[in-house]
Amino acid sequence: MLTIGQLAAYTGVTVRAVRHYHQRGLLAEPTRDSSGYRRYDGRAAVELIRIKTLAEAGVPLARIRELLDAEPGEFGEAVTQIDEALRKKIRELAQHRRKIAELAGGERLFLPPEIVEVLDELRRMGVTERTVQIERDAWILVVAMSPEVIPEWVSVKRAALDDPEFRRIYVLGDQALDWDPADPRIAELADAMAAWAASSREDTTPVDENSGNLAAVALMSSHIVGSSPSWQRLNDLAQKRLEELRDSRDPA
Amino acid sequence: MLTIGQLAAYTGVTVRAVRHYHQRGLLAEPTRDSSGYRRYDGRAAVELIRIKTLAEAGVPLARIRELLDAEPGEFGEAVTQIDEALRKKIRELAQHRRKIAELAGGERLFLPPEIVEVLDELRRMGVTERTVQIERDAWILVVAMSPEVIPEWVSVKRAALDDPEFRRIYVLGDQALDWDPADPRIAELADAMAAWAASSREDTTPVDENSGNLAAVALMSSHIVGSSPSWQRLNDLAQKRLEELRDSRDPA
DNA sequence: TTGCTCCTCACGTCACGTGAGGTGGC
DNA sequence: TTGCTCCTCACGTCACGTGAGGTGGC
Repeated sequence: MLTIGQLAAYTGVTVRAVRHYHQRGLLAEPTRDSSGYRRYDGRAAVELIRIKTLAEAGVPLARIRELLDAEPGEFGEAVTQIDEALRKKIRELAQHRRKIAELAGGERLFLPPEIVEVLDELRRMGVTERTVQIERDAWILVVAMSPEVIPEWVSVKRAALDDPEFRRIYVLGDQALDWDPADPRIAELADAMAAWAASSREDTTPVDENSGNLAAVALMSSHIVGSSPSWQRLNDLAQKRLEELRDSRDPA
Repeated sequence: MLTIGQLAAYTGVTVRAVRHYHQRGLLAEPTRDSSGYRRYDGRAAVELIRIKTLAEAGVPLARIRELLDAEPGEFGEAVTQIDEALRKKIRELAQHRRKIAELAGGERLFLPPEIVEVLDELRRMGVTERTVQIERDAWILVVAMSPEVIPEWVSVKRAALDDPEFRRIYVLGDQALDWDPADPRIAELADAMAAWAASSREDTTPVDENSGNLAAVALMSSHIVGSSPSWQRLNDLAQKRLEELRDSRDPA
């Protein structure tokens, strides 16, 4: 007859696990010898390996007892389910392998592909990584808060990126991160931004159709503006200039 | 800015998990708004997805912080390790699938293949499943207690199974399970067993070379003998008869 | 006699889950 | 005002791991 240690070694589980299975009522307590030691026979080993096989496959201990006591038909059904769960787990792990591999690299992990493409386009324009990341973080906020506006926002952004003047302004804006807030080029750039905004107003859909949009617009711009003092100044000046342009066009 | 619920929804983790990561120092606590609510920016979302990706890959939370703070080289090395661990896990799960599939069926799960073959040979001889299982459980005890004797025992068993007389005796022994302990055929069978044992003694290696063996022999026979009253009687008679045979051959 | 195995509590671990009791935003 | 979200404790869960303190077998 086997001691608990021999049983554990044979079946490849720990002694503690065997005791645990006794406690949970999974494995019947065997008879004791004169010293109070548990003594096991071959049938206990067979049963324990069954328990181990199911437990390792991820079956909760609470379900294993009923499974082992089930009819062959019911048992076979359960085995099919367990196998399906294992296959699912394997697929998930394969997926995790892919995601881990992407960890070092890009934002495919964080954003929908159409936005990733917009960011890649910015990189092709020569925009520095710091600005791309500010833009990326802004998109993350918008996707998280108002995912429904994404298709429209992306198409507006794409249209803008088709305009050479917008591209020129964007690249300059990127470089402005290094400028002193008092740099005269900032005022110049602000004028160009305001002019572009005023002209493009006509042929792009207004984005402030609902309050969700408004909040998202406010959020995104505050995020971007908050990234640097020179951008803050740039925004203030452009805003002022845009109002002047409006007033001159539509006098109250 | 995102609330904890929006952040959780965006990254696909639970709100509780986000708080847990704060507690563990994995994710920096963000600023609070006027109501004491946590408010997150895009960078927090990026960081949380990194944490989630590593955590789902099985990296202990205690290691994730140091990993994310590590140099690119060190990080890449760790990623390689994690990927290897994931591949190992996948292999294990595939192995579990195979074992689960065998659960309903045979003893390949419980015994080394050479013993499985011996059991299959018994079945081909027409031995009933109840006896095969008694034999199987006996082998399990021996493998668990004295794995070193297995090669020799298997070869002795195989040699015996090559002898038609042994096969005849074994099949009768199987049928004896149904006999009354007083059945006259039991004495007859016991004589045949003793005769076979006496004759085979000469050309098979003695199995009692050491105490480990002796214990295993005692164990195996007591297990088998204890399986039924008719076998008990069979064994008693055969033992007595064997002694008589010995005494008549080697008189003291 | 020493070292190894066995015994029974019983607390610890890991990554959160789940109320408990209370407050803020729409 | 109601329902949903947020807040902080703090205990619960799952499958054991890990001593703590003691005894039996070789």
